[in-house]
Amino acid sequence: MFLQDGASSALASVMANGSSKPGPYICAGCPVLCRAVWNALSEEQLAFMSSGTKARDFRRGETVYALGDANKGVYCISEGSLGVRKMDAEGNWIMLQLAYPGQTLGYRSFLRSGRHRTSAEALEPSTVCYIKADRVSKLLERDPALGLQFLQRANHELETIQNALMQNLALTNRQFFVHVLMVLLKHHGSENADGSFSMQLPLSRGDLASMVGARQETLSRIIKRLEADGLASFSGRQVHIADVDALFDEISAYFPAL
Amino acid sequence: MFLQDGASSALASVMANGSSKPGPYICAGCPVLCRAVWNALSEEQLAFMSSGTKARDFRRGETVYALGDANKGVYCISEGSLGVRKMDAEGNWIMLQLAYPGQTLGYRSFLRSGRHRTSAEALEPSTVCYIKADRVSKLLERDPALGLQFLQRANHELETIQNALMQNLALTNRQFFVHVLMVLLKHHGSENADGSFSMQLPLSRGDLASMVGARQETLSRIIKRLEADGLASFSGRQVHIADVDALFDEISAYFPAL
DNA sequence: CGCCAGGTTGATTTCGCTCAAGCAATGTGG
DNA sequence: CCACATTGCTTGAGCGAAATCAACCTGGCG
Repeated sequence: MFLQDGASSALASVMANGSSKPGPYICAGCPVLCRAVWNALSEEQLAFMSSGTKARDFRRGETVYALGDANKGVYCISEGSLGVRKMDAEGNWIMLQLAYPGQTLGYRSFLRSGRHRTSAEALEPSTVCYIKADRVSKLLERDPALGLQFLQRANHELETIQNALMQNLALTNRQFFVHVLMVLLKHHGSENADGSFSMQLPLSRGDLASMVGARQETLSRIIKRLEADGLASFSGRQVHIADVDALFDEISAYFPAL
Repeated sequence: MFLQDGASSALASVMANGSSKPGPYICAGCPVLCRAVWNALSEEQLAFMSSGTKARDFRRGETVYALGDANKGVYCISEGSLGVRKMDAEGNWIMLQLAYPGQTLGYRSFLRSGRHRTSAEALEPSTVCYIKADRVSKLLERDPALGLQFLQRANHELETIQNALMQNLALTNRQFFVHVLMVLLKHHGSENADGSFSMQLPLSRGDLASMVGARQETLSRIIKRLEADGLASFSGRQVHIADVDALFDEISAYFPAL
């Protein structure tokens, strides 16, 4: 699986989420624009884009786009979080990627002008803007800067994935799962008064297992061992981590700096 | 490891290499241009590019660029083949990618305007053109089409890697190695009169092992078992494959169509 | 001749998968 | 309200693939 974040540091990078209420923005004035690939656009370009864009709310578990659908545009996340899945050779659904506000999804099949090879669904109540393909095409044709932005974004993903692949070869499932936990903590966790962290997992055990590239049973055992080692406690989807640093020590050798 | 080719079919895709003698081309008139990302450029643009481009021959094993070097341009392969390596967390060199004429390397660190995070070396006597960064920058700024080409190329690599990652989870080392063999056969192998194939491996056992994501000992055992099963015979770097289809059967379930 | 890099082989252990079975929470229909 | 599935997760036993550690070839080379 591919986490968009680099390696997560222990405490430093684990920040409580800001609580930003969304307005009825479309592109121009969108509060997540600064984080998005579109922030190179001019006012006019944004206006042009807005005219082909619709925002929509999704309930938890609802599908944003499905494998096999023809691509007719790209999706920019405004609020919430999405999970991107792919089907493997045996027909299992693999959770590939988690996506957060500011990220644009579906541009891969857009570039290929083909069908979606992944599915995306809301992990929590989310707002997603849908930008029609013809707008994106025109913008890309006219503005080299936007293409460069996309290019750099794709490039970044490429490196992320390449790292993920190399780590997959080197890390044990347990280490990989700890990494996944750290990244989830960054987005979905909150710090308690005593310095410990709590989190409501946005994913089922099965999905977590698929992210680690392990079977559900194996993940269950990994969780049991983590609890036995006093590193975390799990109760359903509720996680409590007393000492984030201790957990991070498990993988610090592989994520030195960040 | 990431093979740029899709899954290799058995006989169909295994073609003898044409024996093209290279002239003193620079960009305009370059015989591999059609395969390269640059083929969208106009005559003038090519001329502009040529003026900042130098071709250079490399001996086998010679380094084209090294990890940690500052990026000052990109490399377009004219003849031969390169291997791209990366260092993993333990300091081992992992062979990540094989590159062939028409491919452009080093554009990742170019886009990031940073240092190379990989090294590239010639696997055989090779000719590589070096295109200065300022030329590429100017071309990208002026021509959205070139950016799109790069984008599509990056996109393709992204999907290749993502597939490789997913396969890595599902395939055994043996199956993965068979896949590597098929791809190598496509570029470095030749068909004999009796329909069997021969190939001189461009890589050491250690490099092959790292491509599969296995230890050298494991690869050695895999090779022994392939020989015991009558699927291939290895003698040093010389490989003989009597029945390519039989070998392909090992992995056909995972590479159905192509 | 000794040395060394590249490669092979053997013994042992670890890890994670498969195949079951079991369990708790949640529906669902009568 | 009960009998019965269904879903999500956990636990156990056995097994196979590959890692690890270690010894040992083998050909080239000073």
